[in-house]
Amino acid sequence: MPEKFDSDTFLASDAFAADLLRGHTDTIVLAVLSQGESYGFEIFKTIRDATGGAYEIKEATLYASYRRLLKDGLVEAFWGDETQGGRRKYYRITDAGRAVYGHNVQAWEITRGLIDSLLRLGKSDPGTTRTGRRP
Amino acid sequence: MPEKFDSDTFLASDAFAADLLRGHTDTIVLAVLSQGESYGFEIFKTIRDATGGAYEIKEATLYASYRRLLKDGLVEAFWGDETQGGRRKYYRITDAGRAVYGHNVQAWEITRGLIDSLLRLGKSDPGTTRTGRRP
DNA sequence: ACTAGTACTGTAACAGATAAAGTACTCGAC
DNA sequence: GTCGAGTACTTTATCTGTTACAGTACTAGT
Repeated sequence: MPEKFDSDTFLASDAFAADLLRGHTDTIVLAVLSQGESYGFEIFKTIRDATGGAYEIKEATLYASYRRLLKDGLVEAFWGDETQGGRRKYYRITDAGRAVYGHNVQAWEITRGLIDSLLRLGKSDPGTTRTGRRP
Repeated sequence: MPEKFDSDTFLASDAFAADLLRGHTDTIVLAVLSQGESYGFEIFKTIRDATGGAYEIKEATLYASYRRLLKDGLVEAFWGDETQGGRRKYYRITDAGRAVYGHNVQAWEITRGLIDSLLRLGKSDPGTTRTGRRP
């Protein structure tokens, strides 16, 4: 959420989703990797392109995510055999990773419904749902 | 996301949504207040009850949110005129608050679509979408 | 030579969530 | 009469994910 609200910048904004995706990064990476192995920068581009460029998860955020996923054993890493030029670090999802991915997708669906219903609180007719108005 | 994944605790878990709602707290509070004025603890109960008790935004989280909303002028506060017993601090949404609320609901809908499409990356047939598989 | 893109990584700082603790009043049960 | 549970508000310390920023190093096009 921006420091100062400015309605003009809303549709043009390319950073609106920043904090709202928080907590989903690891699951998004697992989603990409459940399609097949990939390397750091390619995952970055896959995510960027999947949203039509509308939203970029920052590189630093992703590399932090890779570190977490490795630590938790949800992915494994190995260096590509490129001898010349840019070395590439590949990631492969593990069985544990697939289990967590499935789990997190379910959690997301529940969360999505939760937020939907909570935000709908403000869209219903006032006066019908809540009790205990001011004395 | 739990430190160690344990599939047994998933459906029984009452804390799964914790970090996944991050960033939406202010908007949820604005949703409640756009229904009419309310006080701190009542907002807490409204949110808890709206999810059937499935998820509680913690009191400390909400009071932090009230402070932010006040600072940004999105709500205004006043003390109830209860002379005896528990004093109640009431909150009322401002015009700026309504504008931000509408804005944030739109942002949520975009974010929801974004996460849906990103998580769907892992649900499509492997081999069709991505290119650049390992050399 | 220079610019842009590819590719990986570390560090410092920020912000939101929350556990924990505290204050203070009310009401029903024992 | 006091004890626990519930109502009601608040602060402090800590944790975690995100990101700005900086740095290294190679390639390709102009």
